[in-house]
Amino acid sequence: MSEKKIRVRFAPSPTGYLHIGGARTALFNYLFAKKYNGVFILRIEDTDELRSTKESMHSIFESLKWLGLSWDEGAIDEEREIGDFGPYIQSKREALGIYKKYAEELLKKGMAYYCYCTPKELEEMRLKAHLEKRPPKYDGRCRHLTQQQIKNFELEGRKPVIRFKMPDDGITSWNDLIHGELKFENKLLYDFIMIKASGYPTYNFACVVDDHLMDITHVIRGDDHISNTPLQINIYKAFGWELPNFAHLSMILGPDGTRLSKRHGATSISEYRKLGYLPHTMKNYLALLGWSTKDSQQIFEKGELEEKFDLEGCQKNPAIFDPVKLTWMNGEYIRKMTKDELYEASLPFLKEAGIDLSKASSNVADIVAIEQEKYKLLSDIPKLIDFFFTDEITYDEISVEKVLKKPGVRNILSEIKEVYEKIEIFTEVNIENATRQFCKEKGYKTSEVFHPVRVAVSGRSHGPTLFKMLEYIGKRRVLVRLEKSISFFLS
RNA sequence: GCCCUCAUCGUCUAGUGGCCUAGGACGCCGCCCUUUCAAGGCGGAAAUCACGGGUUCGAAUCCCGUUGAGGGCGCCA
Repeated sequence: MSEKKIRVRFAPSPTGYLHIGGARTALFNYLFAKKYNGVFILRIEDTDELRSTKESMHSIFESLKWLGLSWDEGAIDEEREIGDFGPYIQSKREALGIYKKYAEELLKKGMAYYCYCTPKELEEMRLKAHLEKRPPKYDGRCRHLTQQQIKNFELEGRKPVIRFKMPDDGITSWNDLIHGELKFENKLLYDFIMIKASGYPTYNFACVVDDHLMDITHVIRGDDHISNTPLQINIYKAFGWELPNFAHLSMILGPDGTRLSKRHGATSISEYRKLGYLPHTMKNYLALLGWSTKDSQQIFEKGELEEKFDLEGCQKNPAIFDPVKLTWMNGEYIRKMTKDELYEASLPFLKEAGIDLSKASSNVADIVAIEQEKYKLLSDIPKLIDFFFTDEITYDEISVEKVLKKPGVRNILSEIKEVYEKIEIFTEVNIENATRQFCKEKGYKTSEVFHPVRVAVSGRSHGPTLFKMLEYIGKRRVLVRLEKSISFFLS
């Protein structure tokens, strides 16, 4: 027997950048599609005429691409799309009259009606309900307007909205793939607006029409949509359409347990990119927010999430976003990179930091790789290797005080400088042999020599493995820096 | 206010009636390695399984209540 092809969608509204929460929703949809060989669709829900922007739409495309969440169907820019169920941008669908057509069908069936209430009236209604401690729901006063009343409203120039006639009793329930059986009493639901006065559809209506028309089999979204679901289900029922499966993902909260927002720091994917996180880190970390394998696996190789993801491993309770663990994970993935990958990834960050690569004392990829195990963020790279790219290094004051200004150091540096001058081929091995030989002959402890050399040559007391560092800095610069330390700090 | 959801170390989580004196990961602490800093290895502290009642020979696991947290109640999505 042929199983129905799984089709899922990520449906962001282009009113801002792609956020952590949105990216997580997109990721779970993507992984679910990959796991079951389904189709991942990107639909743009720009029915908010005031807040939707082209820029937001583009930044969402960009962030999704950066994360590697490629979609099989949907808009790829404002003009072009892929897939047979388009258009995939709701404003374009609206222009085609799709939503109006379906709204009219419900109107004809008597399951929807025109409402002439003004925003002011509605506000008063809510206020009154609040005072009387009732749920603030629309009272249905336009359900049974007479022809005369309608005529009068029209004469006044009022623009109507179309409301859905919600059943007054009964129960709406569904078997949520994450939460299990969920039910709502219909009498608590309300006659929500399907078509606004502007003619644009509202989210709850457009979403259902499109999910149906696009043959969506699984609606995977944040659990802030749980209370929208019974509203939407009643639309499906009114049309006699088959229900998709629903899966409501838990929310992601900030470190203080409240909804993730700007005050918690970076919230958009593009910011994390700029901070120096790897796309794979974001994928892996976000996957672990509300999902896990039976053995609580932490690190996933490329392609492994697509293989192991399952809705069954999804958590019902909200998860707190932990930047510390994210950063740890990024370090893990930076360490796994090949030298070439790391070099490629470092370029934009070196440029951003104003590093002049033409002044490199050795091969740039080698220099970048020398501190590979230390980077947690790509933006750490320039900070740790900048002294390979300049003739004028800056000296860390504390290191100068504690290491260089110790008695005897001047002598040691002068002597080691002579040793280094004599090394013909300035390589790690030769430098190390010569330095150790020197320590032995002069009776110095290795640390008495190694530390001052490090500070004299790099300007600080922490850094890469010493002899390789000297090789990469190069004989000329090493000698110059030793001389400078001797004459400047120790005179 | 009304409706809905959720509840295991500080955090992410494993756990679906006996294997739990509750496992893994981040973070934290200590030791080892070591020219520094990291990385790595080893070890440790850290959860009366929110609380209170049941059911059961037996409950983190099932039921009820309480509390707390989160979400929703827009001509926003």
